Amino acid sequence: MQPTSDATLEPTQLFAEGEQIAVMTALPVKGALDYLAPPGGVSVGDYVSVPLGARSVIGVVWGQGLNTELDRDKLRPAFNRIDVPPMQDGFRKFLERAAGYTLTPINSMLGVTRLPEANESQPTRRTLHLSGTKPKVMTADRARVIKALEEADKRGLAPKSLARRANSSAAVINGLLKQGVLVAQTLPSTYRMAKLDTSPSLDRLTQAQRSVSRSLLRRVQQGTYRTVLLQGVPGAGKTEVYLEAVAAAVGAGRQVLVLLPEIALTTQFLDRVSERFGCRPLQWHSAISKAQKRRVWNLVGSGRAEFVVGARSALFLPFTNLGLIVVDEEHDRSFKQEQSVIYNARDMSVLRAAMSGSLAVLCSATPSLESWVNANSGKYERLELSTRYGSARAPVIDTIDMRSEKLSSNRWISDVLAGEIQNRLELGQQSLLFLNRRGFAPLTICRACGHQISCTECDVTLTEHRFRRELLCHQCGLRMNIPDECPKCSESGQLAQIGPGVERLAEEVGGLFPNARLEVLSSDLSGSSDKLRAKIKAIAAGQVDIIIGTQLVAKGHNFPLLSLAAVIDADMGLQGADIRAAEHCFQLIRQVAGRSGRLDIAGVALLQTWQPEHPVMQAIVSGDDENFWQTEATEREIAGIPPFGQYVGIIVSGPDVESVRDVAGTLARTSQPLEDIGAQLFGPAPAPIMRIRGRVRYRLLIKTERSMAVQSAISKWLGQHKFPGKVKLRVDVDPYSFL
DNA sequence: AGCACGCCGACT
DNA sequence: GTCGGCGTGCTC
Repeated sequence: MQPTSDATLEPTQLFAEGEQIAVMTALPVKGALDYLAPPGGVSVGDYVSVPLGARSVIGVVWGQGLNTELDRDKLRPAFNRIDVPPMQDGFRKFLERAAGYTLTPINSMLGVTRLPEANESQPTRRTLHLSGTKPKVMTADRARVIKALEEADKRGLAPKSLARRANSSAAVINGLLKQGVLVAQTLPSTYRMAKLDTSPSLDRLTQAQRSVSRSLLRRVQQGTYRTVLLQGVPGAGKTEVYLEAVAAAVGAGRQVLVLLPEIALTTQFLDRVSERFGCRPLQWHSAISKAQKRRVWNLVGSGRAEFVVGARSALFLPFTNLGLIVVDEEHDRSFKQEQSVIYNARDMSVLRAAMSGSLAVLCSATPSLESWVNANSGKYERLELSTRYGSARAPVIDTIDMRSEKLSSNRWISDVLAGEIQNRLELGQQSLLFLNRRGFAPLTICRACGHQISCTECDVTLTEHRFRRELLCHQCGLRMNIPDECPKCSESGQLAQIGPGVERLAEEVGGLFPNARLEVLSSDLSGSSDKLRAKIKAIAAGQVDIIIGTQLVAKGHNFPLLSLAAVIDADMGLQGADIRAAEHCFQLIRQVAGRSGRLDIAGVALLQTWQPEHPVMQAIVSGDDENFWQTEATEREIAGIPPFGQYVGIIVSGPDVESVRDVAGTLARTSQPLEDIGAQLFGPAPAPIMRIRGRVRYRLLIKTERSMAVQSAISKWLGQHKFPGKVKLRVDVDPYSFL
């Protein structure tokens, strides 16, 4: 394999003490600030601590200091270099490209990478050794400590493990240290990384898996950039296939990153990795500790980490020799970061792979239309895995026409579905009911005055969460106790809950099947991820009969006893102005349906719908997925919308309508730079949810052809104005949410 | 982001 | 007459 890597061949630029350097910080200060190189000198990419006003902040040496307008005597010297692996050239360029594409200031982009702490240095480990001198007074405790050290090898023992082995205490050990019987040694800690077993194990795979795996291995061995769409029906064993590619890349000395939606980072997945490699990979996600983060970051940056599994932010780890990036469940919308810095981890993975000469593998049973189109046009290579694993068969998918079910109000489970659940109960099999709505009821209304209980900070109604005994705002998290009387007209006993959530569904199921064992899986009530993992484990072990869940259950958990997957409100995703509504609905339902029938049990998926003739429902039932994507692609192409055209959303927000409308209006009136590149500007219009967290929002939408000219035109456009500080502007390149 | 500077209301 | 509200601006 060619040693193509992020490391560049150009010599690293070294700056001697006192030379002018540009330092990039993660502060919202425009661009880099100039400093004088600290004692000892620094190189481009070094992390440094620098003075800023009265504070000290961390930054990265970005290059030579070029600011000539500044008086040289105003330059302050950087404090010191931080003893961590420096940022590689290729990584710095990737951040710049990512910032350029997403129209994010480079400072904010740098903030997405984890910056080291000011006092950070290579982690050390303190060990205790025998000095040879004997204690003045020998006690039983002291003898045990000495004996334990004599039995230990010459690397000594950490104070804690010495105390444990000698069945003694820190007091005894400290006493011996003070007397000079023991001596302490501090060395850089050597983290013993578990050795991955990367020997090929294609014989564990089925015929179909093996053939796809071989194609993937060839791509890995080429060691150059390429993007592959690995598409396969649910249950076809995509994971096993790409894990072989992981083994090959690691075996060839390259680093590997597997990105998963946060919620899919379960024990189940990690166990599968351990099973293949003999040990767990390094992990990176929001829940790991600060110490773990520091360790993983250092291992990645020093090139020692071979295989990292992480959520989307792992893409911004400082890999030095990346060879393979896998984006599993690539269609998953959680790869699109919407808070603070807006980026799509799937797209940025492809960019990073391209810039580091890596293979990018996008995996899904239901790819995003973007990836499907790219695979069709030949921009990506498509590898298909169409056979289900072992004896598993594809589920039979059917609709239940709710128009003929004539359900009484406050009932959501049709008789047909109830009958199917009953059958499963008798057979000792599991049923899954999917409803993409958290809580008990999304709306509480007063029957006396018609008042709808809404959030005070957002333009949405509050959702009742009965388990938690409160009303919750799903936009801002505002909570209030469930009132007895109407907050407006004070009439009591007149508040009615409208519409179902998973909790309400659980209530109905409990009434229908009082002896069944129920479990509700929902991101909010599961609370801690440990609790969620335990629940998933219990389900997999067959300790649950009926599973009721939100989106969370659509993710690739393996429930061997599950033979019925039902979508309670299949039409729910279809309304709304979202251009991806049909695609999203299709993916979600297809994923849910794929949960059922994994082992020898034939799976059934039922969709409760009010419009069984809808093309999306028809496509899902027919099983002709290609036809669905083709139709959807054609429609989008005709409309000139993504992925054929490009959208950029502009969200103007502020505390009052006047200033927001004013700014939005000014922008619309000065759109010449956009017209110059033939882009269309729509709006401004109040956002569908006009107020969130007390801020009024207006939206503008740019529609254009795909080209890099868009970004520079937008910069030019927005750069024309200086807006009042209280009004904020967010630019969302390739938006997914239009709320 | 912090922190200082700076210009208009309710208090010792 | 001051203390302090947070709007605006700067940090190499």
